[in-house]
Parts: sequence; C-alpha cells; structure tokens
Amino acid sequence: MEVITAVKGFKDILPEETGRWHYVENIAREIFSRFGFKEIRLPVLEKTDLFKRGIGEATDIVEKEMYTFLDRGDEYLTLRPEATASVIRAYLEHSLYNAESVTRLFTIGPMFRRERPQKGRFRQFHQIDVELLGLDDPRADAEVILMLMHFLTTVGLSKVSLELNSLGCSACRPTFRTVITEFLQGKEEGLCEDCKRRLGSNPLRVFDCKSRECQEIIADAPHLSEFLCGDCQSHFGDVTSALTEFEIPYQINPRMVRGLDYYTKTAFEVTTEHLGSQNAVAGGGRYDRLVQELGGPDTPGIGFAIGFERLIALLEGADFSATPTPDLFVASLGDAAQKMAFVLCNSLRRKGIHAEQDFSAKSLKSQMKKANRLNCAYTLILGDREIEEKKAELRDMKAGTQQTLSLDNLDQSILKLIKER
RNA sequence: GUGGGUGUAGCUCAAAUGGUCAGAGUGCCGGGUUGUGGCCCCGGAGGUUGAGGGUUCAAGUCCCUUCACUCACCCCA
Repeated sequence: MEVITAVKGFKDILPEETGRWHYVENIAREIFSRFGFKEIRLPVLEKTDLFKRGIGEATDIVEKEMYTFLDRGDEYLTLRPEATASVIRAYLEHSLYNAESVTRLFTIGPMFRRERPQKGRFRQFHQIDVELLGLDDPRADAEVILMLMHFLTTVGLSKVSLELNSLGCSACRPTFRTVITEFLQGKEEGLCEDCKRRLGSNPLRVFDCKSRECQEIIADAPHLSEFLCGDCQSHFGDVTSALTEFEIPYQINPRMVRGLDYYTKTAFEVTTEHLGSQNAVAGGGRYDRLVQELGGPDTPGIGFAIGFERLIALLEGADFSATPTPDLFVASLGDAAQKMAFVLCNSLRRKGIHAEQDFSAKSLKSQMKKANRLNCAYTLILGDREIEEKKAELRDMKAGTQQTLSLDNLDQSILKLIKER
C-alpha cells in the first residue's frame, strides 16, 4: 500500500514547530488588542465573484492563482487567496459599520494560491491580517504602520526595512495612468511579454517588473509622485512625518506598485534580505474604493497582511519548543504495577499534574531512559518488589535525591510533593 | 506556466573511472556495566538504492521516461 502524501505546496506544521506559531499568535493578539483591534474568524471558502471584484480581474492572483471550482454545478467558489476581501464581505454582510463608525479588525488563518512552491512560498500559507475601516485620516495609516513595526520588533525581527509609496487616488491615478500609457507607446517592442500584456490592463505594473529591459525603459518615465493631487500629497506627507515622529525608519520607493488593484494612496511593504527571493514579510496599504466596489457604503480603509511562515522562518535559532515537560514519569514493571500506574497517572492528570507512563511494559531501563528523555522532574518506580512491600520509590531527577512512599494515598502524597516544589 | 539541482535505512549522509557497495553515524529495540536512568560496551531489527524501461557479462553508478522534493524566474505575504 502506498502512503498518501499531502498535496503539493500544502505543509504540515509539526509539533516541534507549533511552539513558534503560538508564540507569534500570542504576541499578535496582545499587541493588536492594545491598539483596539478585535479578532474576526472567517471562512476559507468564498464566492469567486468576491475576489474578482475585490482583487481585480486583471491581477495575477485572480488570473491564474486561485483555487476555483464549480460547486454542485451551480456556483463558482474559491479558496480565499487573501483576507481583505473576506473581511470587507463580513463587514458589509453584518453591517458592522452601523455599530460604530470606525472598525478595527484582525484575523489569522490560511490562504491559498496555486503558485509553484519555493522557499517562503507555499500553496497554502498563513497570514495575519489587519484592517482598519472608516478612517481616511493619515494618522490611521501611520498608526497601522506603527503597530505593524512594533509587532515585528516585539516578535524579534530586527533586520527588516519598511518601504513606502503613494499610489494616488481615483482623482490623480487615472491621469498618471494615461501619462504612462503615452510614455510607453512606441516602446512596446522593448518590453517583456508580461509587460506588453499589462500595457492594456495595468500599465503601472511595468514599474515593478523585474526584467532589465523593462526597468531601463521605465527608468526615464515620470514618477507618480509628480502627479499626485494636492490631497494625496498632503496625506502622504502627514503619514511620513508621523512615522518620523515615532522614529520609525522608512524608505520611499517610488517604483512600488503592488499587485492588488484595490490599493490607493499609502502603500507599504516590509522586506528582509534573509528570505531568499521571497523577501516580503508584510505588505499592505490604503484602499479607499474597495468597500464601495464590493457594494457597500463609501468607506475608506487601510490594512496589511503578514506572511506567517516567512515571519517564522526569520525566527530561527531561538527556542520555542512546545514540548511539554512532564512533572512525573511512572515506570512500572509487571501487570499489577502497570495497572496501578495507569490509574495513578490518570488520577494525577485530573488533579493538574502532567504524568506520563509507558504502556509497552518494556524493561525498566528503557522506561527510565524515556523518563530522562522527556526531562521529567520526578520518576516513580513501581515494580513487583515495590508492590509486594507496599512502597514505591520516588526520585527527584533534578535534585538527584530519592525517597520511599507508601502505596496508601500515593496520589495524594505525590500531588503534595509536586505542588510544593 | 518556464528553467536549474537533488532523489541510497525513521533522520543526516558514504559508496574513484559501471564489477562483494548496499555501508557509517544517529535514532529505535534488546543485553552488559551502573546507586534499576544519563556515560561507556555488546548485539538486533530496518533499504526491491523514488518508480518504470533500456544499454551491458555486470548499474545506486550510464541513457530515456515518469514522479517527488528543492531553488530560481514570474508574482506576492
């Protein structure tokens, strides 16, 4: 019989790794709630149209990376490739905007994109996603970025850099778009295949194309910053000066465009040099049109997503072991001792003690070996001899001492000893 | 979707130019020693060398196909 393996790009998170996950999740929950964000849990499956409308039909994600299928032959469903669209969907579906004018939400969970797996990129991956809805104030941008950076440093990341750009709004971006389209006209031949295609759908993407020929062509192109409207300019200025005030280092990257259509104004990315070519740890931006695009009231928003696996990959070295170290190991030899150990262990567990035993009734030596490997604080030795003498030997592994306990009220005396430790 | 790399015991890896090459370490199991455990010593189980085909007297080693993993492009978190 052949063993069935996991689907390509879908990873198991093994017990030895879950400690890191808990560590990161705990810090996220604590910090985000301190900034007023509440957790929301969302389904992983959504109607395909949500992402087509939300992310944009012309994006790579929607064009070729989604897990989409026909459900019972009547509706197209998609495993969510990102969280923002789902958050907005829930926000609208439950009219959360009516409860309060500003809504701060975060969610943690798996996302799905059918890409070729590589270092730092999987088909199922996890994001920590934060969304702040109902504020167009630049302080909201600054606050969200501040929180992100604070979170990252608290978790223990130091060698990351923050890049910023303003993508303009519905007033100034279209102007810039026509400027770029005109600029690129007559230069199509030099562009890579992807950019030729992008020319019609999303010419701004040529900016962050990595091919050399495209970069040479676009190098002389005007920057979006020159075409920002007054509102966008002052907004971006307020964001950057707030970050400076908080002493958060950043770099303005005028070529950063981002691959999701919904971003407006502030866009940002946190990168590192230690992840191979998948250098983005977190990314986000403002999306003042998205809520309306999804059929809701005109509501501004800003948010970001952190790549959980990528973040964890940067945490190498530290000890986040989730392996519990038991209080007590009960080594037992013989049927009577096995039975007694079984009852004792489970009795102690129900009283709050982490007790372990070995069902296999192997040699005492191997049981002791196991107790040692598990790093148990105490070991209780129960053998035929001990039962006959109505006594058991308890060793304090750390202190190197041992004592004899009566079998009467054994669990009580052990409980007392461990609690007193 | 396009390239490159790799596939030998549970894990980490050895096996010059094809010819005792199917091994070591570690882990696991058992035994010895020990203050019934940690160190040390002895023994044991475990691999159709990813799969299929081909060349050859002979293939883990060469060729083809396929699969898996991996890195990079692309894109993104």
